[in-house]
Amino acid sequence: MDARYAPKSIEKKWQDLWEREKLFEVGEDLGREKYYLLEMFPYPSGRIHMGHVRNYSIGDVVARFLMMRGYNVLHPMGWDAFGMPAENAAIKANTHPARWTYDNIDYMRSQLKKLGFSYDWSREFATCDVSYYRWEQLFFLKMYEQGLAYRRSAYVNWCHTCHTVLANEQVEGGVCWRCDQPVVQKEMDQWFFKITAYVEELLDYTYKLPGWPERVLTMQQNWIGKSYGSKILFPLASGDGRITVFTTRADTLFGATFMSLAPEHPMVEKLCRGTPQEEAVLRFVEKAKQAKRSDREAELLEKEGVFTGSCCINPVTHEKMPIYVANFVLMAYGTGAVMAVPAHDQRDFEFAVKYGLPIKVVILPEDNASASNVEPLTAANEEDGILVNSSAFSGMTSAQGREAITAALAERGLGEETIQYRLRDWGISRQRYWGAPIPIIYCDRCGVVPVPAQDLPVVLPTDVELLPNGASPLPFYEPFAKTTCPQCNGPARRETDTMDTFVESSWYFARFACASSHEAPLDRQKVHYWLPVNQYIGGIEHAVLHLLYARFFTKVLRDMGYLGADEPFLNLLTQGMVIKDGAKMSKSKGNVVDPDEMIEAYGSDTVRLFCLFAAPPEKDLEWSDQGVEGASRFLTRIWRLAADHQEYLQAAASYRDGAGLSKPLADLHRKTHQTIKKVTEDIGDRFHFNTAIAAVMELVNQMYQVMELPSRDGPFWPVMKAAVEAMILLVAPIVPHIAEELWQALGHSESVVKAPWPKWSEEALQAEEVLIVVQVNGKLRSRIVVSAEATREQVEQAAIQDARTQDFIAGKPIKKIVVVPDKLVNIVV
RNA sequence: GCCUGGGUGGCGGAAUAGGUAGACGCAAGGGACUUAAAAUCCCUCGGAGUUCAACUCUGUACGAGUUCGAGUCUCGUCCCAGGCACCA
Repeated sequence: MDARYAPKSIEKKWQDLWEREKLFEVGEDLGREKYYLLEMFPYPSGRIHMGHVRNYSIGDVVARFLMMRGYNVLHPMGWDAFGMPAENAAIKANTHPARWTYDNIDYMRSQLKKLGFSYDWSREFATCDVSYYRWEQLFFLKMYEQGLAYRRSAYVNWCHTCHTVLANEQVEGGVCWRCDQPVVQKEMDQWFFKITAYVEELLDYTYKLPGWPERVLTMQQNWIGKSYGSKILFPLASGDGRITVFTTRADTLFGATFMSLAPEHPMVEKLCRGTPQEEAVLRFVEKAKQAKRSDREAELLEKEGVFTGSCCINPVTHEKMPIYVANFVLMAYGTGAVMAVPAHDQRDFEFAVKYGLPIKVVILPEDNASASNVEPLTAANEEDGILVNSSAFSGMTSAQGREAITAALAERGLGEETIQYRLRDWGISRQRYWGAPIPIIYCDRCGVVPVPAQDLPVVLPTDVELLPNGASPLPFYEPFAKTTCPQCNGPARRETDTMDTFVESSWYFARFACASSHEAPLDRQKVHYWLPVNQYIGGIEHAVLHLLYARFFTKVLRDMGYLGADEPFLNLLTQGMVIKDGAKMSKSKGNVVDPDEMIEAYGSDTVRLFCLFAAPPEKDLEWSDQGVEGASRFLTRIWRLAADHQEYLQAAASYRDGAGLSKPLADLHRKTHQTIKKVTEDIGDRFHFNTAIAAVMELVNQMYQVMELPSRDGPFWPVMKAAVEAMILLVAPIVPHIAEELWQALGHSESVVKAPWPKWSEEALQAEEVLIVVQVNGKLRSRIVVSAEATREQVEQAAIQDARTQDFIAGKPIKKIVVVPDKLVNIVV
């Protein structure tokens, strides 16, 4: 064994051995408890970055720890390989997205292997593999059959100059990323997944996922945005028709003095037609559509509107309410129409003041409900209170009023209680090339025709040429777009949109359980064995979209009979970012630390160790070159402990029993067992790898102390060997390469991966004497050492009689003594 | 505005069920070894006072409270980060 720690050679050696022996390839084993550990798979952008290294290092510790504890651990890895960066890069580098993607995958796979992660590489796949997305197309067809996939028109970002649709990421500050020209909203037919069909279950389970961080669940709850309210119908003042609104404040209905519609509201055109307002309204609507394109600025926009020329009737006051089009009303929420109650809604208030509309107070604060306040209002009162000016409902509380008014409307067929969600259906159409084709055919005679399942897959053609403006070449590529109708055999065209890449990441975890299944998307038995994922680890940035879509897909696949789990991920760990100099690493800031360079300089074990030691996983990790030096130093210390004394350690038998040791050796023996307990609990129960590492550092420091003893006779080497072995096993999940090498150096022939996790003995934890802290009136005054067997009375007496304690209690009557066993005595005088 | 987190030395962080605040590491200072350097090892390291030392006071954003005892629990205030946000 080399006297010096040389990571480069040993890391390669063990990585090769793990691969050769297939140590991490697993199958279903009913005799052992399964554990499915998953880290969010990467987008193959070109190179692994430090965020990946941290994410996967955390996962690897957990995986290896559980393997040593005897679990059957599934720990797979793959590639989230469709997506726009491939198209952009391909245009720039004059290559093909497929080429670019698969080249990146090859390089990044080699990087992951160099880091020594314990993946079952036999299950690897990329989502751009036909053998993966073909099944996704099958899911789409089944969802289409069940009405869970449907088509409707929706707005997309459109660049007139480039004549193409733009993704949100391609719109920067309202202009096109290529030509800097303004982007407009254009209505196009799009495919949607009906996630709203599962909204209640998705919401319910956010209260039944104890293994998820509270804040992620809260974010999902906010995103779903359930609110209770009423649907109220307002008949038009002239002619037939009515306007439906959603409101949470039916109690303020008597104060509704006008109506606001979203510019896109379908009734706008009809309401203004033939009125003197027509031209003004159409101009306003056009302007609002333009303004919509940069959502950010919409917030700063002043509230504006225009009278449509028509009125509706307040169903309780029977007064006329002018109908306005207003720029702040969203078509996407509720019904796109809002009953305006200026006295009790700040936005309506501002609007009413601006356009001189009546403001009618119908709610008074509960504490001075009698004082009929007639001073002019300066702002809306949005609080609940007591109803006034509301005929029979006056005097009710807001809560009573909401219920009573809605009930009264319901009797007349003009209202009902209802629930509104913020969550909308998931638009999955992407007018992009590098994605999974949507398996639909459009026939002039038969209309929308799904591709028959036996005709799948619809293969994304790879012999296309990309267009310089970034638009998808598929609509222009006749061999793909031109086809025949499966129903009438007449000429037809394929859907040329592809699916959102979030679709691929919504079910990849299930495919990992049976990656080699070629007959069906999912092998029921295998999926049943492995799912749900026991522990999922990834960045907080996916708190809502990816995790919500994956939850939705799991429920859909469950209802189709493909899997049995209600939820995909039992436990979720969201790790923090890796930052440098206080900012997220980025090329533009020039603070990027390249994993390759770090591995080259220090070895993978050091990089892994630093990532785990510098911060607990959920916090941001500040990169520190000096910290990396420190991690490297610690590994050198570990190495020397074994290398400098290899012969003696090999020859010795590990110390097991507990008696007859000198104090320093007894202390080391106890420390060894304390460390085993601490590390086991820190890794297994808490994922606090930083404190686990700190505990091993303490053990190592103490071993160095013991090495200084004048005599190494008797049980010295056995006790030392037990400590060294424990040390190696405890760090094995964290720094596996050095652990393997040292384990072998001590004479073990099998991989440390197969060594059982060390156990501590309760007996060995017991000290003969314990240190007790003595407080007087809650202040620390002294420390005493007592026998571990001392009774409560003996400890109290020892504390009272202690000379330093006496300085503080002498001559004063003792009122009370609090004793915390093995820890502390507090004397109250 | 609403909803989450969070505020502890020069820095990263520890204190798991209310019981010694600052484990472990980094940086810094001092020393040993060396012809010298690197590496390694040892010592000091929240602040103030006093001092040969021992010791005392003080200290976990701020202010109250509960308790024998509060970084930890309660209430209020301030600040920071993240999410949502014209959501009717």
